[in-house]
Formats: sequence, C-alpha cells, structure tokens
Amino acid sequence: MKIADRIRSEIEARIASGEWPPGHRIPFEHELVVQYGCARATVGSALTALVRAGLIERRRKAGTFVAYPHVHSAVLDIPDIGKAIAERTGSYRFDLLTSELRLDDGANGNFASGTKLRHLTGIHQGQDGPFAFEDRLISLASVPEAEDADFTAVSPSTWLIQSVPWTQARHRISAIGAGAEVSAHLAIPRNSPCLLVERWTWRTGEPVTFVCQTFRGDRFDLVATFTPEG
Amino acid sequence: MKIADRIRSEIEARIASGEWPPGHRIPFEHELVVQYGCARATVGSALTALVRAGLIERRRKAGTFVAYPHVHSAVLDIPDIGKAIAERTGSYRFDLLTSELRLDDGANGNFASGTKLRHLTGIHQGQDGPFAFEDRLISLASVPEAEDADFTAVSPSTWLIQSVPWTQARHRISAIGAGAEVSAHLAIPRNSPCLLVERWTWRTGEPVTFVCQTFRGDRFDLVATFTPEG
DNA sequence: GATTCCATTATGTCTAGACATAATATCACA
DNA sequence: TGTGATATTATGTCTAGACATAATGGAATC
Repeated sequence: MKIADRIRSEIEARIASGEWPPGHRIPFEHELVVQYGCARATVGSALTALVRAGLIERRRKAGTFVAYPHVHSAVLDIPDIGKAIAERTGSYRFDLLTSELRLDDGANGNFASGTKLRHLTGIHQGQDGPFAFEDRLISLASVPEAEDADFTAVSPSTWLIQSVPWTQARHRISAIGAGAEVSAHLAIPRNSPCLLVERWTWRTGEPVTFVCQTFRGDRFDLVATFTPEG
Repeated sequence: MKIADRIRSEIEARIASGEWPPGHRIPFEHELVVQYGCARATVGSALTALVRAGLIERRRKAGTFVAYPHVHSAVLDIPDIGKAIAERTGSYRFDLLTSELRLDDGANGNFASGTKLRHLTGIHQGQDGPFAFEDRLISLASVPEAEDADFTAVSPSTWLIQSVPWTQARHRISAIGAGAEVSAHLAIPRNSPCLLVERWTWRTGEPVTFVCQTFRGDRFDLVATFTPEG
C-alpha cells in the first residue's frame, strides 16, 4: 500500500472512531513526517485527499483540524439506462416513437430561441414491458451529426454518450403522477407515481441536450452513496 | 493562478471544445514539462486531477489519452431538510409524532438483531403545511446519547448531524404512492406521487441510523450536478 | 510462424528541500 | 493602553531528480 494511503486511512480511522473528535488538532505535518519517516510532500498529499473528502480542515500557522460534520453531498450514479435495465431484467430495447426537426420556440428557456433542434420520444423496454418514457431535445447547433443519426438502431442516450463529450450536467429528480401520454406508453394507470429525471447537458457552456425520463415508480430507483472518497 | 490549475484548465478546454476528441493522445508529461517550463510533479498533479474528474486516462508506456465519455456520476446535494424548507418557504418546524425505544426485530436487515433502537416519526412542516413525513431508527449501540436527547427541541436530522460524525451513507431514491399513514400526515390524497428517500448511515462500519423520508411530490425535488470537479 | 524474453519508455510514487503566504504572538513605540 | 511593525510558524506550491512498475514493440529463440 502507498505510504500516502496508509497515512490517510489511519487518520480516517481515528476520526471515524471518535478518537479524534471534530475540532481536534491532528499532528502537524512535520510530526507526521517524523512518525511515518517520509517526506513532507507525501504527508501533504494524504492530507489534501482528506480535505477533498471533507474530513479535515487545514489552517496556515494554526495546523490541521478534524472538520465538523456537515450535510455533505453524495455521489449519485447516473446509470446508462439501457445497461441498467439489461442487467436487471435480462433484455433491453429502445423503441423510437417520434423523431422530428424543429426550431426552439423559447418555451424551454435554455436553448437559444430559434435553435435548430432534433426532438425525439421513445420508450425504454425491459424484459417484461416498458420501463421509462423519454422525451429528448438535441441541439443541432452543438451536435450537427444528430440530424442524420439513426436512432432506431442506437438509443439516443447511447449515441450521445459515444459521440459527444459533455462537461456539465444538471439533474432534477422529482416524483410525479403519470399523465395521459406517459400512462399510455408505460401501461400504468393515470396518476401512478413515477420518478421524473430531467437532465440538461452542456459542452463548453453550450447546451447540448435536454431529456425528460419518466420511470415507472414500481420498477426503478436511483442509488446514491457517500464515502470519504477513496 | 497556480501553474497546475493553468495546465489543467487548458487541457480541459481543449477536450471540451472537441479539439482533442476522445481517444486522442495528449502530450507526454515530459513535453508538457517543456511547454510550461515546470517540474514533472506539477504536470502530474494537474493530470491526476483530470483523472479524478474522469476526463483523461493514463496508461504506462502508452501515454495519456482523452477518456471516452461515459455515464458517470453526479454530485447529489443531500440538503439539510430543515434548512432547505426554511429557505424555500420562509419557515420550518419539525413536529415529533412518536418516540419510543424498542429492540430491532430483524425486519430491517441492517441493524444486528436485538440492537436497542430509538424509533421516531415526525413531520417536516413548511410555511404552508407539511412537506415530508419521516420515519427514523437510531442505533443506541452506536449513539447512546440518543436515548435521552429531546427531539421536540431539535429535529433528529439536525441533532444527528451535529452529534455524530458519519463516514458512509447510502441513499435510495424512488417514487411511491402515498399510503394511508403518509396521506393523512401530509394532507394529500391516497396514492399521490411522493418522493421516497431512504438513507442508511454508518460510522466505522457500524450502522448509525436508518431514515425513510417521504416528500410530497408536488413540493420537493432533488438536484444533482456534474462538473469535472474543479 | 509463433512464442518467449528483454530493453525501452511513460507513468506512479516518492524524497529533500526551496520559497511563498497567511495567521499568530510578541515587542516596541506613541 | 492601544496600535502597528516584526518574527515565527504551519501550511501551500513548486523544483529537480530518484527509483519502481507496467505496457509495448521488437529481437531472439523454438
């Protein structure tokens, strides 16, 4: 095991066990250097990792302290839906419902008004029926290749992931009742609880795609984990 | 600006713009050393940060390559519910409904059977009525102080965050219809869509608390963002 | 032609130390 | 007494280079 990792995990353990409570000053870097018999840069990299993980705080001249716990954020796995469904049910298919070209009417508020868009809708199908309904807009200004792509062969999600390197994304996760369209496509009663995931994706500040995915509430959930990132 | 940050952001920009597409080999470290006139360790730390952000991949002997974009993960803000509601509606209150001590019956599957537990239920109240219903178990083996804490004064979430440094958490997010209990407490019709957040929290591998929070679907959503962590 | 072995090469981790910066405590001076 | 200059100290960033490790391409061998 790397020296830096050993230092990090030993400090981590002391914090987790409560031996070093929040606010406690941990040994100075030069003390750790002596204790572990390594260079200061090595200690430094271990401490930097702990800062990233939110476990400690470093203050010049004062020293390094165990951080007060705060509501962190967790890492949410944004699964490749196709892969996730295939793993869960054994098979996966994307059924394209509609595909058209149109200009942004300004209703969505994030594409520049008048942007040429490809508008797609479709169903993510698992082994035993529909899993999710998808409604997607792709900016042809950012991704001109999307105008001619064949989305009956590859699902839009997969195609985009393989074709467009994106740099920023924002997700909104909420619960809604199935509307008329969704209930018909997902074969569930109207107003059944569904998980709605809306995702905006940007590349260099330019919006690339906006997608609304409506999942059957009884067949899907998201998992997020938090660990002091190792 | 730090040299390492400059290197990082310039590489980032080239990737984001598409100038260096996925699979492209970026300059060798020793070339970047010459280009930026800095030490190899500095280049290395910039590249390490880019690896963490998932933008590049380094292979010994082969070089460093722009990573193929993949559905990664996003950072989900797990809000302090009280704070979030207060910000959104202007006021917040936690109404404790029930509070009892009991032994784990093995039904939950994550506490050791027979663990002494504190079982709490209550309502998160916003300006215009109930926001969420909470059902929580706290392990008194891990947090003995919870036996005597007064949860009418401080909400359990707030109390726990301030008292117990936790190290691991797992969240499951799903959409469900309001059951009898929830619909009564949240003043919504039965089967209304709700966002269900279940959270397990551990400390040094020991389960600390398990909470089910059921949010009114029409009043709450979660936001997750992804950016190549800067 | 196929396989094994080896030198080469780029990254991975580390050392020892330099200089910068920010925060603190102390001391001199008004 | 209060204030500001100064020395001290711990972290922040960086350098120059060492040695380790893994992957690769090609040479030597079967």
